Amino acid sequence: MKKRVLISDIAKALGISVTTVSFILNDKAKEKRISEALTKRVLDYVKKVGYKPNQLAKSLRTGQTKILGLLVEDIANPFFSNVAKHIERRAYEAGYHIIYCSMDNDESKAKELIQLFIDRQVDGFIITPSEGLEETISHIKQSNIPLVLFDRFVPSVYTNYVVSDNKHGSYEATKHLLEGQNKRIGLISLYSNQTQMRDRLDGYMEAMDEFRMQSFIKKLHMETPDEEAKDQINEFVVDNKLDAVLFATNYLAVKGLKALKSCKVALPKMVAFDEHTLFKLHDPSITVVSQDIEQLTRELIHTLIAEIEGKLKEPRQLTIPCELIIRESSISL
Amino acid sequence: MKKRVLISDIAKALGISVTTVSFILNDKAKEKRISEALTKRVLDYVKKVGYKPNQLAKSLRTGQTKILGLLVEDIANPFFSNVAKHIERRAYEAGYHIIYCSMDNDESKAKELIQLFIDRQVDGFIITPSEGLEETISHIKQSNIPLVLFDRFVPSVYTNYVVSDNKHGSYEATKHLLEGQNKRIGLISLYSNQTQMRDRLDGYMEAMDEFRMQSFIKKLHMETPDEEAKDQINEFVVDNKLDAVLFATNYLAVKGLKALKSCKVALPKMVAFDEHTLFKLHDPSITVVSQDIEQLTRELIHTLIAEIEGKLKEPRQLTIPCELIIRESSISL
DNA sequence: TTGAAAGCGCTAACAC
DNA sequence: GTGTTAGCGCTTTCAA
Repeated sequence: MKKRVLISDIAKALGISVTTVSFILNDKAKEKRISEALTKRVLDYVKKVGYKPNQLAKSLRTGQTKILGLLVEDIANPFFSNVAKHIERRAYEAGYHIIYCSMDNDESKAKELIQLFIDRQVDGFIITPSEGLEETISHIKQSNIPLVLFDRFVPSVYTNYVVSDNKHGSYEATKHLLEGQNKRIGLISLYSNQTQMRDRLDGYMEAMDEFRMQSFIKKLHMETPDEEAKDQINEFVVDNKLDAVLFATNYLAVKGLKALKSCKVALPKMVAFDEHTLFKLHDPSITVVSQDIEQLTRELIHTLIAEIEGKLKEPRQLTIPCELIIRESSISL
Repeated sequence: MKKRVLISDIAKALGISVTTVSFILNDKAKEKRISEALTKRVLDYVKKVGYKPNQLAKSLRTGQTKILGLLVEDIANPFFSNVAKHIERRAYEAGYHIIYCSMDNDESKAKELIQLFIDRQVDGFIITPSEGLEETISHIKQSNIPLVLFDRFVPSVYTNYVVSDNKHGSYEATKHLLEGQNKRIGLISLYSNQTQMRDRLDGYMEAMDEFRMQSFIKKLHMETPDEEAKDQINEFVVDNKLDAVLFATNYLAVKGLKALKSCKVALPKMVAFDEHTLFKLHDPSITVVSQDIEQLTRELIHTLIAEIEGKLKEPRQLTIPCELIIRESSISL
């Protein structure tokens, strides 16, 4: 294991001072009017010996870690793991690294994790705020740590966020079902005050009201065991004689499919929120309201980096359109 | 934003030296025979003011970052995102954080990433080595950076790894198909020298040989566009009049399903490697060789931390059994 | 038992 | 243009 070469080794070898080397390495050569020749000599030597600055020392000195903290609800959910993948790539392109974790809807774990990330001096946070995190988010905001909320936001905290236009997506999906001559359309959602859930409910309601149809809403608890959720879903669909169902999340739709298959009724028409590998392949393939992950993550990273670089005067609050992807599950054959 | 309190602030406030505070904070109180009373006084004060040591300074001094680098093939693959979730939780429990990225089968990206992580002084690596990474892995090993390979290993480098018993899993799956009276059983795999792929091939062969059956093997390129892969799979299955197919990965099976559905032949019997949300729900549900993610990740983190703490004399090379989960796709109705 | 002080490797204010 | 040097906040050796 060869010894790490230090900036002082370079200075010594080239008979110049560390400052000069440091300036050159940090692209301050012309600003400090260091000669082209010397600059080149240093750069060449650096490349030759393969010098890499010690990031820790650099961070300690500058206060910048070039690390971003990503906290998602559940990294194993295909929506979030896809998002994570895009975020990681974009962050990497901008010279940042991602340290992540799943909060698993555990409020105290989430708080602890955020504190841990603050202690690690991440340069910024990307968070899908789960219930009960208002204060913590507010605390980050007050600490002036750059922050972008994602997928949902916290109305009480005026900060950056990038979310999908859930309400309109939900409205379109519901309208699509209504226009397919379905009368009895149910919504299966969660007991949750999160903005994305509320917006999806609003969109559904708006469409139902517009068509003067009675709404049927079933909410489940996040923690409901699968078996029980199954029974509740079946009961909801069968007892209300629903023609169609809108699922507020991809995993609710997955649960719904499992449930409805187990009882031998005909599958109602259905639409799910968020893509899932399953949906394209399922028979019938499942119509979805798809979030634009490319655009969401692009704006997300862009906003966060702008904030880190102090280029943001005001919080940036973006709402990205969703796309309704019509497949077999929502149309009459 | 209140100013961070430093260790020196504590020392000053309590009228003692930084050394003493540091010793107490690092659980060296009794070792250094510091009085209980003082210890308590310091700890209480620390809690009161909410002091958190600066991890950067600590890391710079000790050389330990408490950060682990996780490099997986593709974080968006449900197998890997599941693994990532478990790893993150276990690392967190052991006081470590995870910095991750997807290598996306891009050799140069992978190399760069590994170098970047080394520069960041991660305490250890967890890597699913993709093709062409032998030297880089060997370089990590030679640099004495703790390392555990995962999912597959690099035969030329004698280092820790935790993998599934792919060969036996594949053997069992094939045998299961053979015992179901299928004669013409094909394997769909990848052009790849990775150990897990080789082992899956070996297991298939062994079973086929044992039953004196002719083997049918189709390999695809990772980069083959979906449309083309589809055609190739259909052709392979139809032309060879296969009764059954073993897919060497979950995403190959997903491609296979898409392909076979598009042409109107009856679905052959099938088994896939690795779980996928899709498989349980698909009609027919898909039989899989499932890797034991709980155990794999437990051993993984355990091994890595043992190595970091210098408790490992010899590389630990573990092979964890797979489980064949029989569903509808492989049995006659 | 406790304290003083040397550094970990780097940046940048200040001096020349 | 380039060099000297004081820290960033912490751990740990050595001395008392």
